[in-house]
Amino acid sequence: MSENYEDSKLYRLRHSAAHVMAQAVLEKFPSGKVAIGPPVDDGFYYDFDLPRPLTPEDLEEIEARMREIIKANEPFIREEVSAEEARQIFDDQPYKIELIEGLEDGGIDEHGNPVDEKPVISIYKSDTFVDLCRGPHLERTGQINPKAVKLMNVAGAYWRGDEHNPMLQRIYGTAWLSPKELKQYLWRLEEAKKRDHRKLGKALDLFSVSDEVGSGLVLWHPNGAKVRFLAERFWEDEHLANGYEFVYTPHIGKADLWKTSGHLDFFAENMYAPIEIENQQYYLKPMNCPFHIEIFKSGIRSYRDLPMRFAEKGTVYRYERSGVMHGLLRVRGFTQDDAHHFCTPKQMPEEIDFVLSFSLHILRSFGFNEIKAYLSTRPEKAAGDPERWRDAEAALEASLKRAELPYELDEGGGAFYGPKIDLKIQDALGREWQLSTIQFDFNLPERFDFTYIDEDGHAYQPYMIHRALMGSIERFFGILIEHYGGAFPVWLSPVQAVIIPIADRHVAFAREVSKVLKDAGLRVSVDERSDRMNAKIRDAEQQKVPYMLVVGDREMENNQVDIRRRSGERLGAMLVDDFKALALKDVAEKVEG
RNA sequence: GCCAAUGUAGCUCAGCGGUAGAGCAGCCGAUUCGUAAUCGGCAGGUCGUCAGUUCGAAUCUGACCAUUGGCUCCA
Repeated sequence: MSENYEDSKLYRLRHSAAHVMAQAVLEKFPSGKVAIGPPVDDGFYYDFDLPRPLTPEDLEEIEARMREIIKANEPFIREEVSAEEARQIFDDQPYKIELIEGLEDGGIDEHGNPVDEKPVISIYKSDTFVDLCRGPHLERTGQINPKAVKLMNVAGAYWRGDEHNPMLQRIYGTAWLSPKELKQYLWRLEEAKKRDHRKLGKALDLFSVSDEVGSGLVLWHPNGAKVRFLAERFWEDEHLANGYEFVYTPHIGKADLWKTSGHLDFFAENMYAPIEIENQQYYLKPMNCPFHIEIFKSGIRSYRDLPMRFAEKGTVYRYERSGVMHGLLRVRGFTQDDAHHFCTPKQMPEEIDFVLSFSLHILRSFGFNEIKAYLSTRPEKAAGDPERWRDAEAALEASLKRAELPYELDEGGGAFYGPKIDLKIQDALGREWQLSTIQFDFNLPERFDFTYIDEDGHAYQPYMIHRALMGSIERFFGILIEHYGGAFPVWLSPVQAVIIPIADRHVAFAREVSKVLKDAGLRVSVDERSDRMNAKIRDAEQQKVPYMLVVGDREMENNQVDIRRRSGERLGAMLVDDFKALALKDVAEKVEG
């Protein structure tokens, strides 16, 4: 998204297309009420309150009518009106009246947020449609290319985005300068579907979610579990090499624990109902922090012990509303690669530096190089002393600067217990996903009242940092699948090479090759089926196996394998030992492709 | 949770009032082949679940469950 999207012709075009659509809808439903209809990233939408639900056939009709309106080449005419005049123009449009009142009351925009400048009320007329609108628009409907507009789908949307308000029908459309760009956009959507982790999860037999088990509860199949195992092993090695200590904690804890932590006050609606036994209530854990704190509290801690870094791949359960689950990216049971750092105030800047650069190192190791950072600061309602907030925010910001990481400020976007840095990554199609989070916590040290003994012999409260790098391993895996389109780098591939004997007489040799490679620690299999070589290649390609090793008479004679990459590239015949060296190098260097 | 759509064999889908079909995958057999699908045969389904309407329901109705696209929420 370019920064001046709002000044672009594309923006005006989409905004204008939204008006044309609204006109077509109102012609079809004269009693319909209109809400708002702005341009969005790849198109536009308009929200309506209509007498009945829209059908796909309605959309076709509306789209056809839009083309007629475009061909009529009606001008868009802007007028400025007083609030009183506006009220008269829109007297049968309650949502517009509400908007007018917002403008009149000293500036509230269409989303209900206050705006600074004194608003001018403007309307735009085009043909039979009049809309309360700040613009801007094209000069005429004819400037929209009728072949570059398409209505995409209908969705429910609450008026002003508030679930207490009535639900409207939102029609999403897309519009481009040329039919070619529309075609490209639709092609991009098709490509995105091919990379969808849910589709690839099935095709590559990576994971599933079973109705019998429950919604949002992931089953990792052998192939997916292999990738996870390899990712976790790397994660473990890196943590051990970087001053972390591993801990393990249970899945449930007593109600009092969650009362102390504040979860029952602030997080209860995301928690599963308690399990009662021997008159005690136990809750399934939605987070790991209280357990790690109890470990910290289990002994007297000296400043000499700090910083302490407790890490755990902790499986947590959170109740998510039924409509929000999404493949691996939003689930009810997931494993966080969690850690809690305890340090002195003096150590804090260095600790932040460390955890930020460690996060980046981990993400980059998985091929994520386009990383976007967000710094979220103190919200209105916040626990802890404002001075400590300022320190912590400054430390986070300084760290981002030292890491030379571009970041955006999310003013007031911190958690109630502390400011944070979130790292988001883009997949190949430009969608942004949050993985890592580095959060300060001023709340739990107070609530659990834990301390360390400083040089002067007195007890002080340590600073506490929560962090998750992959975030949730489920989500991380989902994004990893989409990032690579299922073609994992060699070091992560469940099967790294398939050996393809051309005829049965080559099977024995194929097995020998397999043994040599397996002994070297490579994951290989032999396709011994009596199918033709071409069929075996096709299957291996579809399973996105990095290397296909064809063995026939020639190879058998020379102790070679003929190598084909999943990209289709042919490397030709190579000694078995040379291939072994090549593959091991790929693994060691985490080569992609 | 809300709005809408969808749910038929392992997968992708057709059938839409007269008791279930294809391709791929699977199994069996034949084939032994040089860089993206060899041929033939066999087997496979309480048509999401539970009610209801009907002489008769995969097909119509309702409730529930799940999925998809949004909204809200979360991060």
